[in-house]
Amino acid sequence: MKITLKQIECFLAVAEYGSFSGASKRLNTAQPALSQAIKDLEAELGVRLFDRTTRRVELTDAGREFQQSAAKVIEELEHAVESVHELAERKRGRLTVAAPPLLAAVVLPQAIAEFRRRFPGISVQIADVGTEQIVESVRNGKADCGIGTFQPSEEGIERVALVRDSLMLFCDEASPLNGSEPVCWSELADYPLVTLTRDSGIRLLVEVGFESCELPLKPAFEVAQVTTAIALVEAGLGVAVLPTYALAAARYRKVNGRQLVEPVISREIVLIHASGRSVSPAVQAFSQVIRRFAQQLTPQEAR
Amino acid sequence: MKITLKQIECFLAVAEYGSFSGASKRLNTAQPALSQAIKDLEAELGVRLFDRTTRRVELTDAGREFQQSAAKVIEELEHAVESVHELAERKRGRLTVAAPPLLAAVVLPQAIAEFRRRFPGISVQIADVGTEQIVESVRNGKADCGIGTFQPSEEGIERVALVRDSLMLFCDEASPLNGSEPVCWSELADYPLVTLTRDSGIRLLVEVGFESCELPLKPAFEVAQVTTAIALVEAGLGVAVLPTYALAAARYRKVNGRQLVEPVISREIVLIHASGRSVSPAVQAFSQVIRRFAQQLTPQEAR
DNA sequence: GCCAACTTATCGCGAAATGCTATGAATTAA
DNA sequence: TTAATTCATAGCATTTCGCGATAAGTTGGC
Repeated sequence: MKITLKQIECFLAVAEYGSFSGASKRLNTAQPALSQAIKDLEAELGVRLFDRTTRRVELTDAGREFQQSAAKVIEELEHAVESVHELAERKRGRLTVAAPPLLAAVVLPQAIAEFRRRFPGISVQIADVGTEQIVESVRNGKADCGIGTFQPSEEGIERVALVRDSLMLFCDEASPLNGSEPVCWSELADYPLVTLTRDSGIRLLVEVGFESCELPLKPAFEVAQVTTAIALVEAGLGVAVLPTYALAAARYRKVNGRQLVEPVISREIVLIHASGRSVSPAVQAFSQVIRRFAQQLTPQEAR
Repeated sequence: MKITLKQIECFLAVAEYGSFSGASKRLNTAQPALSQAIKDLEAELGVRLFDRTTRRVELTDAGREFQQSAAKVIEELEHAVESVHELAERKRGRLTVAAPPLLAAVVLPQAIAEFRRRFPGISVQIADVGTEQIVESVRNGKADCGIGTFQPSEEGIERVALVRDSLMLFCDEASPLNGSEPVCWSELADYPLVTLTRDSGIRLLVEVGFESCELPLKPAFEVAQVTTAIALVEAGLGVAVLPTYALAAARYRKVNGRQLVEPVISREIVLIHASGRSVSPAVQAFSQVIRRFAQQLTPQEAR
């Protein structure tokens, strides 16, 4: 036989109450069950825990000692359960979000702020890494989830659509392209182009756009960071095709965004998480918050 | 439903082993039982503890956290059980023995020494108090047991006979009573008598002895402590009637003990413990040791 | 790309335990 | 002495538990 928690709880109740029948009422159980439980527990421990006549019940020395330890054990167990419950109820937790630098800079901060308002106990960490590393981080568990644009074919990765984002033209205020009308891809032929380096997903889409107009893509500048590209555009060194949400990074800078059509090229920004792993309560909550937030953020510019 | 220790043990085994089927072998249980236990535990906690495919089992964040606490809880419980086992096996414990000063001085030290040799883990405390307080101490639990001579009629007190002890005459070496033959009570008439005060049980027996010879009891000195009485005898101020075991206190002093007959007055030295209370393992052990020790100590002089 | 092997989940059944009611035994208080 | 209270025991119905069999799903090899 083996000790059970129920036995220990019965023991503590009897010890505290000083009576079997009294404790049985409190435990909502019949008194014989208590007698049995204590008997079994004593047999297991090899010591008598109570001195009991039909009239008085009091702890033996061994019982007193066991009461101390048992109470501590029960309390700790309850604390452990409570802790896990807190995780489940999102009162507490940890969340690591992997995102490319631009998203990490212009979308995440506000989304996280909203998230922390709703779940103050969950601490959020950002891993601002390259797109390739995002998938890898999520796969190996370094990040709980990631946002960005990814191939749909990734293995072991679950996708949750957040928002569609169209490519947009960014030009300086003095540029002839700056106006109120949408710009066509074909109009870009005569302007020096600032692009991202070839490992960027955006670069690929830009290439698609140029191909659709049968224009050759001859970048004047190739940079890794979107913010760098915007700075170059601001300096009048060229125009850039960037995601709509780069607008947020261009705010307060002398750069304007123009709709870019024929074709409209859009890509889906998704939240990813490992499909094998269970979706932690924190990730579930974050997924909802960022989806609502992303849709509020960009609908008028993105569509 | 409620969490059980079995569930926790199953959880820890699976967590450590990283596999249900592997853990099931180690726990000597079938794999479906494990699946069920973990499922129930997860339902109770409201969180998934493992990410499991049919091929891999690994802890979730919540699972990792719960593993920490659960392991600590189990370890502490096992420690508590172990502690109580030690009490039961007399590897550890506490024992308070109440005894009148003389017994505490001349019998207990050696008995306790022997006891501690056999049960090194049990700490022994002596409460050297008056005879009246001994019964009271045992009754209210301040002492686990007591030794001495007590009325058989004491309520709520269990008696275990240790040894019979006869009254003995103590005289200085120059006394005419000093010789090799037993002394009769009637011979005491002509000598100044050192007695204990009236609250002593020995004093009562001395009175009985004098009455049996129809001699008047006219103490020359009345003292509370046996050792004081022996000192007075040694100084040649009188003779004293004391228990045989007072011989041990008279060793190395110029006082001799003589058998005292017509009548031989003996009294039973008993060990007492509270009858309501359970006899703790330590008291059981001590009872045996002191009984054997007492019988070895005094048979030739006492009988 | 399909098959074989391995692992976990589910199902059904039999055995064990659990807990309750009724009853007994013992002690206290009136 | 009796009545009342309290813990222990017995018998019984119910629930739970754990096992075997089987299903479902994933991985790795061919």
